[in-house]
Order: sequence, then structure tokens, then C-alpha cells
Amino acid sequence: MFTNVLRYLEPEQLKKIEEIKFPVNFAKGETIFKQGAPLTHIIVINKGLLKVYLEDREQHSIILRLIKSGEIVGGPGFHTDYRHHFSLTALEETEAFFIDVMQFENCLLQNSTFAIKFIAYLNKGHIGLYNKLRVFEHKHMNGRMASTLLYLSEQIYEAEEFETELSRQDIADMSAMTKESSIRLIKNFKDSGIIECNNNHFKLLDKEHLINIMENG
Amino acid sequence: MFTNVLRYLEPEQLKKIEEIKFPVNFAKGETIFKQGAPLTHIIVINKGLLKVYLEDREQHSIILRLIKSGEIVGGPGFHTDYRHHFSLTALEETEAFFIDVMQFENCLLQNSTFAIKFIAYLNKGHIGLYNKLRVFEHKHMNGRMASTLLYLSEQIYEAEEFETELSRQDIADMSAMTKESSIRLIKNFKDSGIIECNNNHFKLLDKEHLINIMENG
DNA sequence: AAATATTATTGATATATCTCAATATTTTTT
DNA sequence: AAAAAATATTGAGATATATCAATAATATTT
Repeated sequence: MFTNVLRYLEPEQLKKIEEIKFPVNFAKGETIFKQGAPLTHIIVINKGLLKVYLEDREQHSIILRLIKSGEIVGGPGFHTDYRHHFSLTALEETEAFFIDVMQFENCLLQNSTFAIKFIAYLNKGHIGLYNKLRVFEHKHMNGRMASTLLYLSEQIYEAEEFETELSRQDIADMSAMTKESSIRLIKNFKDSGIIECNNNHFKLLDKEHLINIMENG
Repeated sequence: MFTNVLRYLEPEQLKKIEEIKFPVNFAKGETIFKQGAPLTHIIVINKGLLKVYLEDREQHSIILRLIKSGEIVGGPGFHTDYRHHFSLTALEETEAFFIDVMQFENCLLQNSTFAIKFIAYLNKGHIGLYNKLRVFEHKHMNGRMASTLLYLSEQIYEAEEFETELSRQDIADMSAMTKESSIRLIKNFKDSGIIECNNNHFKLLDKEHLINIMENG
């Protein structure tokens, strides 16, 4: 059973989708699709963790969010230019189901209640982007880093202590700064006793403080 | 007749919408709705120019885009929390039609082809936000200012010479910088012969150069 | 027409953050 | 196990941009 927006499909539609979907596996570091490539399939993540990122000029990318198992990935190319507008890369071993985008469109056409649910899903994504914009416009790096750490803890790993596959560069790309700055800020937070951190093991010690930094720092 | 996504409605639906819509006028500077307020109506701009902006902490706002006559404004609160996630303020004398959001929802439910068109419209907005994020992540102010001037010329005023109601603060809020910086950059562009500018009158003299600055500067 | 408020402009200074470069550590390949 | 590659760390220095403050110009109110 799907835990994403597909759960609102009618049983026959769901059956059809189950029939046509096919699995593809990705190793850590492999790319599911690249920004600019044609959008031919909707993707449902069955297992794994991935990063959604915008590729700016060479050397620079912006990580918009991470995707966990259960989530669905479409993209704004749907019914516009049918291209991908971001790239999607596995951070861990990942299993994904591919669903033909035309079959997905049929579901929307045949079931306007589902279409409304899909619109709601798109709107949630839109709200997420507004928040990302707001965070990125924070003048201070501290606030952006605090926001990233809280995001990882609350939204992704759902624990105050976690082990991540993200590199320092990834954390920097999530926080709109250079990798050197991300390293220095993590060190500062550590020295201030707000977090513990050894390599890829993080523990948030003072969430109140982090929230305060995110909002005011 | 509507020039926005509403033109895809069936004739009877269109008639219904025409019946229930009602006009409201706004003077320059007046706010149509505020971020956080309940979303009760979809709005169609009949005449005028408006700014869509995120209110960050006090003193700081981010202008996402401008809205011209003919355009429709919904917002991602639809079918999520039914709140406005941005504020909308008139830059010029504006006439807007208000359409009850529940009637709009009925249109989507009764007409899945329309729902698909609406999804396409939402996706175009999503692509626009990605571009905004990319521009804001430009490290150099020059590139952000060039991008704003090109946006005003190409997307809004559709001319290389234009008179704007935007203040220097507005231009700064569109370009992710302080008003002092926006003033200094406009002066620099003027001194370099890339633009002409007297108060609110702008003329782009060297678009090639501006595009180059936007992409590489 | 004068007074007030708002917006625009300019300059000096402070500082946050990037860049570059060197070294250390970890991971991958041979 | 050694070599190579990739990633992480630290420091010094450069610089883009914000902040603050003072003045000028424009718009609004009285």
C-alpha cells in the first residue's frame, strides 16, 4: 500500500498502477534523474534516502530537500515542458518504483477527487519552497545551519541523535554556504555545547537553543 | 473573458463563476490580503499591478513576483491550511474580482480537464520559484539586480523603456539586497552605460550586457 | 506656502563569509 | 598493505555587502 498521495486512488486505479509500476535499484551516489532530462515517469521511493537539488552553474548546487521511503516524486515538468527541473541522487541504497506519467495523468483525469488531493500535495511542496526561500534569505549562516540540523533531526531522521550519509558539502548545499563554513559552524555549535558531532554522527543537545538561533540568529 | 487558467472552464461553469464573482478596487499601496490571513477567495486581477511578497521577520520582505492584469492569484493555502502564505499589495490602482474558493473547488471537482490545467498552472509557478531560488543564491548582487531589471523589462512592462511605481526598497526586495545597495548598483549600471535611469524611469541600453551579468556576474 | 513625513542618496566603517592554500583524515583502489 | 583519491579541517587574507549616519530630494499634509 502507498503511504503517499496515491492512497487516494480508487481500488481499480490502484490495481492498474500496481500492475504497471516497476522497481529500479540505486546504489549510494547514483542519480535517478538529472535536471533537464525528460520527465517520463513518476517515482515512488520504497526504500532509501535521496537528495533533491538544483544544479546551478558548475560547482554549485542547492539541495531543496531530502526524500524518504514512501514519498512520491513528480516534478513541475508535469504538464508544462515534461522535463525534470531538479536532479535526484541516492544518499543511501535506494529502491524506487517507476510509474508511467501518462498512466498517472489518466488517474487524474478519471478521478477529480484524486486530482484535488494531488493539488493539495503540490501546494504543500509550494509552502515548503517558501520556507526554504525564507531560510536562505537569513542573513546569518548560524540560522541557516540551525535550520538544517533541525530539519534533519525532525523531518528526516526523526530522532535527536542520528548518523547521516550527507557529506559536509551536502550540509553546506542545504544551508546555502561553502563546505568550509559548514565545517566551522558545526565546530562552533559543538564547542558551544549545542550539539555533539563526530564525523557523521550528530546529536542535538540543546534544541531550544537551536530553534532560537534559527529564528533570531 | 478570462485570459488565465479559468478560460479552460466549461461554458456553464464559466457562467456560474461570472455570476458569483464580485469586484473590489484598491488604491496604490493598499493590501489585498496579508500573509497568515484566511484564504476565502481566489482573485483575478482585472486592472493594475501588484507585488507578491513573503514577510520575513519585521523590516524584511522578499518580493516573489509581480502580478499584472489578467492573472489569477490563488495560493498554496488551497486545500492545505486555507491560509495565505504571502501578502499581496497594489503598486498601482487595481481592480480585482473575488471568486469564492468553494465555487472554484467545485469547478475542479466537476471538470478534471480543468483540474489538469490548474495543475499545469501550479507547476509553472513552481518552476518560477526554482528560478527565484537560483537567482537569490547568486553570490553577486550585480547578477541579482540584472535579473530584476530584465524581469521588469521582459515579463512586466514588456518594453526596454519603462516607468515604474516600484520604490528602491521594492527593487531591493526583489533582488535580495538592502535599498542602499540597490541604489548603488543602479547608479553603477547607469555610469557603465548599461541602463538609463531618472527616478522611476528606466531604459535598458545594453541588454546583452545585462544578460551576461545575470548569468556570469 | 510652510511644515512634516517619506523616500532616495552618499560616504565611512564594520563584519560576515568566501577564497585560496596547506595539511589531515578517511575511503577506495590497486 | 600500500598507493591513490576523495573528503574534511584549519588558518590567513581578501572582499562583497550590510550597517549606520548624515544629507538631499520628493511627496504629503496642514
